[in-house]
Amino acid sequence: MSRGWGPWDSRPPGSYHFQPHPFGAPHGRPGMGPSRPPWQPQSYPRGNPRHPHHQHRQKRGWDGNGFEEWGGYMAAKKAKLQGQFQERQGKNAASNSTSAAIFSVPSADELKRIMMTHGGTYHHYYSRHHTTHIVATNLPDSKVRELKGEKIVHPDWITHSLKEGRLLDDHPYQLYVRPPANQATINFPKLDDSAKGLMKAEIPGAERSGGEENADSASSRNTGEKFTGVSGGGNANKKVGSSTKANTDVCTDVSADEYLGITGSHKREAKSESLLPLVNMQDQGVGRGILYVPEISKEASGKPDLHSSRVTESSEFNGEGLPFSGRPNILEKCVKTGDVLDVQVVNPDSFDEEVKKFGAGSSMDSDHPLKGNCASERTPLEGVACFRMKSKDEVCVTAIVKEPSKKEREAASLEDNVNCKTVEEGEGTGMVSKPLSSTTNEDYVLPHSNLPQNLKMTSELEIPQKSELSLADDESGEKHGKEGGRSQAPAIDSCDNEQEVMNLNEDDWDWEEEKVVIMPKSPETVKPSTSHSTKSSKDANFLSEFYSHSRLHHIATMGAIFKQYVDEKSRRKNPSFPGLDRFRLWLQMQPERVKEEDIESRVIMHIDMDCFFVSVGLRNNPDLRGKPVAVTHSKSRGPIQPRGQDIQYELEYYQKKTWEKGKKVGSSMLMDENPGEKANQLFDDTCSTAFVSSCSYEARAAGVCNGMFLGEALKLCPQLKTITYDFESYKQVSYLLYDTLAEFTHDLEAVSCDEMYVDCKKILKDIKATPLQFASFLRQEIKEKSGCPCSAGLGPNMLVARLATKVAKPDGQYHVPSSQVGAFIANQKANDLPGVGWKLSKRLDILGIKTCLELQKLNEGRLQEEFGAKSGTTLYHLCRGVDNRAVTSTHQRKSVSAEVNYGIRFTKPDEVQEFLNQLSAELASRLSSLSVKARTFTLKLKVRALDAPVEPVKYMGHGVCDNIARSVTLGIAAREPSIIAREVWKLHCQLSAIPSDLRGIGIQATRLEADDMSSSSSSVAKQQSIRDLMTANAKPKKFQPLTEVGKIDFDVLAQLPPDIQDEIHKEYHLPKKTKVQQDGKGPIPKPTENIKIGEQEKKKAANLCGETETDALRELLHQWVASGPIPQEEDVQVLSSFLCDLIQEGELEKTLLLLKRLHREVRKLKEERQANCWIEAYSCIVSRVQAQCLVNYNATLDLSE
DNA sequence: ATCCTCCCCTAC
DNA sequence: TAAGGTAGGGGAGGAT
Ligand SMILES: Nc1ccn([C@H]2C[C@H](O)[C@@H](COP(=O)(O)OP(=O)(O)OP(=O)(O)O)O2)c(=O)n1
Ligand SMILES: [Mg+2]
Ligand SMILES: [Mg+2]
Repeated sequence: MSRGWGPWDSRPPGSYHFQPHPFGAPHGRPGMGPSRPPWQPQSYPRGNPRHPHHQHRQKRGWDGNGFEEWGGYMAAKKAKLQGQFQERQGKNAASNSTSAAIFSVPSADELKRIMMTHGGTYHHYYSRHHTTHIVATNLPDSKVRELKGEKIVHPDWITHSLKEGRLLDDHPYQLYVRPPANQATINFPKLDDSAKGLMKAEIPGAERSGGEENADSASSRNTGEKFTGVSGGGNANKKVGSSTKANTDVCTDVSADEYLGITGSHKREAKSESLLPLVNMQDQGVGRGILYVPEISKEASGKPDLHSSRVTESSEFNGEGLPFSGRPNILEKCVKTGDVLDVQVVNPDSFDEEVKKFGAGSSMDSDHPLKGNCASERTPLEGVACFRMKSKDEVCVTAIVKEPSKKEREAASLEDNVNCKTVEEGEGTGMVSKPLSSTTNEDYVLPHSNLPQNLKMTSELEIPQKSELSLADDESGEKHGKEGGRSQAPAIDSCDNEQEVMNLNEDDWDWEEEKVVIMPKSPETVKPSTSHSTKSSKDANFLSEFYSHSRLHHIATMGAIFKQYVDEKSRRKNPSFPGLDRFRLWLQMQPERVKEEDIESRVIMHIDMDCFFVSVGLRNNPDLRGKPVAVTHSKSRGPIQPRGQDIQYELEYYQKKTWEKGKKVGSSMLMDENPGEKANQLFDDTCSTAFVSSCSYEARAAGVCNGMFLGEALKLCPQLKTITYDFESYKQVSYLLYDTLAEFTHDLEAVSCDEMYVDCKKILKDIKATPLQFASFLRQEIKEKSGCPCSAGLGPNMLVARLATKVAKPDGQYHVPSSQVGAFIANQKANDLPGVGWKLSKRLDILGIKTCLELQKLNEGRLQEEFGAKSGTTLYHLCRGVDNRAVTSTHQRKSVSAEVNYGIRFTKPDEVQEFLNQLSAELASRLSSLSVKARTFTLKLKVRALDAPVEPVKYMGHGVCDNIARSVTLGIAAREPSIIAREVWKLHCQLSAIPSDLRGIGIQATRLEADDMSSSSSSVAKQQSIRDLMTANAKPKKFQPLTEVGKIDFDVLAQLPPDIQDEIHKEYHLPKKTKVQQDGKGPIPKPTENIKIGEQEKKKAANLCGETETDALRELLHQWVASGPIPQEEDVQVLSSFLCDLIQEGELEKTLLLLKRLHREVRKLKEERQANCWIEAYSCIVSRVQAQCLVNYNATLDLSE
C-alpha cells in the first residue's frame, strides 16, 4: 500500500522523516526492547487500497449537525405553534391501531404515519414539486405568503377523511383562502373500502392547483416521506391491486408502477399530467404503454375501480396528449381543462376481455404508430383508453392497461442482460474499469452504446436532428409528466426543459421517448464540462475527487477492509500467535497473579483508538499535543463570502435539533451547560461548515464533538487548532492495530478501522493472566507500534465491554467483572446503549427514561409494544447488561453501494444521466473487486424540499431533503456498468425528480451472488473447493438472536437480581440453575457435528423411503440443505435416486413439489452464502430426474417458476 | 407464516 | 467555501 516508507510516507516530503519520539512514547516496557519507531514499514496485506478511514462518535447527537429537521416539520411546527404539539410519538409508534390516535389531533409523527399508511406521502418540508397539501393549524403570515398558491389545510381534513372512509373535499379545511379557480369539486369515485384506498388515491390527487408538484416519487410507490404521494399511484396500486394482479407487479416492478403512477398523476393534478403518465411509461422503457383511443364507451366511468380526477390545466394536456400520437385528434378533442380522467388497471388475464368491452380489440394493430417503437421493447405494456365527454366541460378518459406479469418483466430483464452482455463482450467493455475514487471512469461505455437495436430504431424513425435538444426535453418532460408531479406549472418553478417538452410533436415524441431510455447522447451532451473544476456533480472528476476526500467514504471503506481482513485471518489454517510468548514473558515480571475466584468464564474486550484521526495526526504535530485539536478539511476559518439569509431557514431546525442533542450531549459528557446551544447561538453564516472529523480530548472539554461544524467548534473553543486529514496513515495505523491483535488471537470482530472486539476467554485461560493485564500489554504494544493511544473496555459480553470502553477513555482501560454487571449497567445512561441513537433517545425521554435502571422497569412486552418486537426485546436485554452475541470474525457482505450526497448540483437531465453512468461504473467496479454480482439494484435519491433554500447552510451540502428510492430485480445477477446504468436510469425516470432539485444520488446492489467458480480468486464470498469450504466453515460463528437459549449469558444472568433471573429463566424455560454452556457460543451445536448429523438424518430418511408424506419430505429437504456448507455427493445421489423412484412410481406431482421446494431452498442459500455449490447439486439432481422422466414419459417436468 | 419492498435508524 | 459514505438491523404493510 503505501509506498513503503512507513506511516509517514503519505505526507508531503517535508513533513515526514522520523522524529525520535514524537508522541508521548511509551515508556519502555519490560518485556520489549527499546522502542524503535514502531510505525516502521510493515508489509500490509494487499488489501485494496481503498480509502480507509473511519470514525465513530458517541451517540450524542452531533452527527446530524442539526440542520436537518427531525420530523414533519411543517406539521410539527404548526402543531407547536398552536400549543398542541404533543409528542406522542412513543405512543403511536408502537401501535398498529393507529386508529385510536388518529382521530384526535395527531402529532406530526402520527400524521406522517397516517399519511404513509394510507398511501399519501409526507414531506418534512414543503416541496413545491411534491407537496399537494400543507397541513397546519396555524401559520405565520410570512409563511402563508411564502406558500401562496398552495393548499394549506387543517389536519382534520386527514383525520376526518379517514373517519369517513373517503377523501373529503379539502375545501372546507383550507385555512387560508385560496382561489379555487377552476377547482370544481372533485367527484371522487367511491372507493371500495377504507380510507386507505382513498387516501392514496385522493390525497395525491387532490389536485394542487399549482400543479407543480410533485410527483415525484410520489408517483407510485410510496416515496419516502412525502405527503402526498402516492396518490394516484398509490391508490391505483392498492386498489387495483386488490382486485387484480396488476397490483403486485406494481409494487415490484418498474413498469407496473409506471402505469399506476400515471394513474395517480391523473388524479392528482389535473394537469396535463393525465396523459403524461402514459408517456412516461413508455419513456422508461420499462414497458411501453400503448394507448389507443377508441370511441366513447359508456361503461367506463361507473366501475368501482375507476378513479377520476379533474383536469385542471388544459394547456399541457394537449401537448402531452401527443404521446398518443395515433390519434391526436381525438385527444385534442377530449382532453382539456376540466376533464376528468378515469383510469383502470386491468388484470392481464382479463385484459383481452376488457379490451373487447371497450371495442378496442385492435389496439395493438401492427400499423399503430407506436408499434414500431415497441418492437424493441422488452415488456410491452398494452393499454386502451377511452375518452368521452361527460358534459361540455368534462371529458372522461378511461384507460385500460395490461400490466406485464412479474414473470414477464423478469424475463424481459433477463433478456436485456443477455443482450447487453453479449454486446459488451464483443466490445470488450464488459469489464469494469477501475474502482473507486482514484480513477475516473473514462472508459465507461454508455449503456446505449451497447444497444444497437436502439440505434437502429432511431434511424428508422428518422428523427429530426434536433435530437439533442429534444432529448433533454423529453427527459424532463417525461419526468414531470410521469408522476404527474412536478412538471406542469411552468409559471412557478418551471423546470428547464419543460417548455421544450411541450413543443414536441407526435413524431418527435415517439422518438424521443425511446431516446430517453436508450439513446446515446451526443458526445457534447454527455461530456462533462471541460473545466477542471470538481466542485459539483456536473464536473468531470467530481466523483473521484469527492471520494478521495470524503472521510466517511474512507471510514466505511476501511471498515469493510478490516472486516474482511479479520475474516481472512480467522480462516487461516495454522495460525501462529507470536504475541503470546511476549505476553508470557512480560507476565513473569508482573507481581500480580490471577486469583482463582476472579476467573471469569467469559471475557470480551473492546478496543478503540482514542480520538483516532487526531492521534494519528499528532504524530507529525507534536507541538499540538495537549492542546485542543481537530481534524478537518477546512483551511480557513469560514466561507469566503457570507452565505446569506438561507441560514435562517435551516437554523430553525438546527436549533430545535441541537437542543435535543444538547440534552443528550450534556448528560453524556457531563457538561454543566449545553455546549450545543451556545455554539448554536453564535453560529452564523460566516462560520466554516467543514466537519470536525475528530477532536482531541482537550477540545472535547470545551464542548467540541466529532461531527460538529468547525464553525461551531471554534465558537466553543476559539483556540482550537486544526490539522488536515491523512487517510493513508490512518489505514496504516489500523493495520498496525489489527496486526498486533492478530498476534494474540483471531477471535476478533472488526467494528471499524479504529475499533474491535476481542474474545479473550481462551487466552486468559491458557495463559494465566487477568483481563487487565492482557489489556495493559496490548495497549502498550499498540501505542509503541503506532504512536497512538487506545482504550480498552472488558466485560463478560460485548455490550458491557463497549460501555466499559467509554469509561476507560482516554488512554485507559476498565474491566467490569460479571459480578458487577448489575450495578454497572444500572448506572448507564439508556442513551449510551448501542442502538439507541437520537430518535430512540427522544422517545425514551418522552417516557421519562434516562438510565438503564429506569428502562429495566418496563417489561418486555411493553418495550415491544413501544419499539417493535425485536427492538423491544433487544432493549429489554441490553438494559440489563445481557448480551449473548458471540464475537464473530467471519463476515459476509450483503450489499454494496455507492452514493454521493454532497456537491450534487445538476441543471440538466443529461448531467444526471452522465453522473449515474459514472456511479454505475463505480459500483460495477466495487462489485467486480469483490467478485460478486447482484440481482437487485436500488436507486436512492435525495430531493431538495422545495421550500428549502437552493443552497443549504452547509457548503455544497444536501440540506433538507426528502429521500426516495426504488429498486429493480433482474432475472439474473449482473454487474456490468452498462446494465446497472440502464436499469438505474429507468428507475430514475420513474422517480422523475427534477435535476436541479437533486441533492443526493446513490445506487445500492443487493441479492449478491458470487461469481462462478471459474473466475478470479478475489476474496470475500469467493467460492472455494468443497474441501476448502468444509474446513473454512468448521468454525462458523453465527449471530444468534438474543432470545436464543443458547445465547444466554449465564455469567451475567447469575449476577442479576433474583427476580430478574426468574423472569429470564421463565422466559427461556430454563432449568433453574443451569450452568451449562458458559461459553456463549457453546449452545450452538458444533458445526461439524451438525453437518454429519444432518446428513445422516437425511440419508436415512431417503434410504428408508419410508417418509412418503410430502410434508415430511419437504422438511427433510430443508434439513438437508441446512445441514452443512456443502452438499455431499452421496446425499445428492441418494436424493436423486429417491426422486427417480418417485417418478417411476408416477408420483409426478410430489416430485415436482419437492424439486421446487429444493430449488427455493437452494436459491436462498445461494444468496445467503453467495455460493453455488447447492445450486449445482440441485442441477445435478434435476438432470437425473429429468432423464428419468424422459425414459418413463418421454417428457420432462416443467420446473419453471 | 414468510417474503419482499421501501423505508428509517444507527454506527463508525 | 468542502468533500454529509455505507452496511446492516429492523419495522410497516402488502403479496403470497
Ligand atoms: N462524526 C464522525 C465520527 C468519527 N469520525 C472518524 C474520525 C474518528 O477519529 C474516527 C473514529 O471514530 P471514533 O468514534 O472512535 O472517535 P474517535 O476515535 O475520534 O474518538 P474516541 O476517543 O471517542 O474513540 O472516525 C468522523 O470522521 N466523523
Ligand atoms: Mg471507534
Ligand atoms: Mg476511537
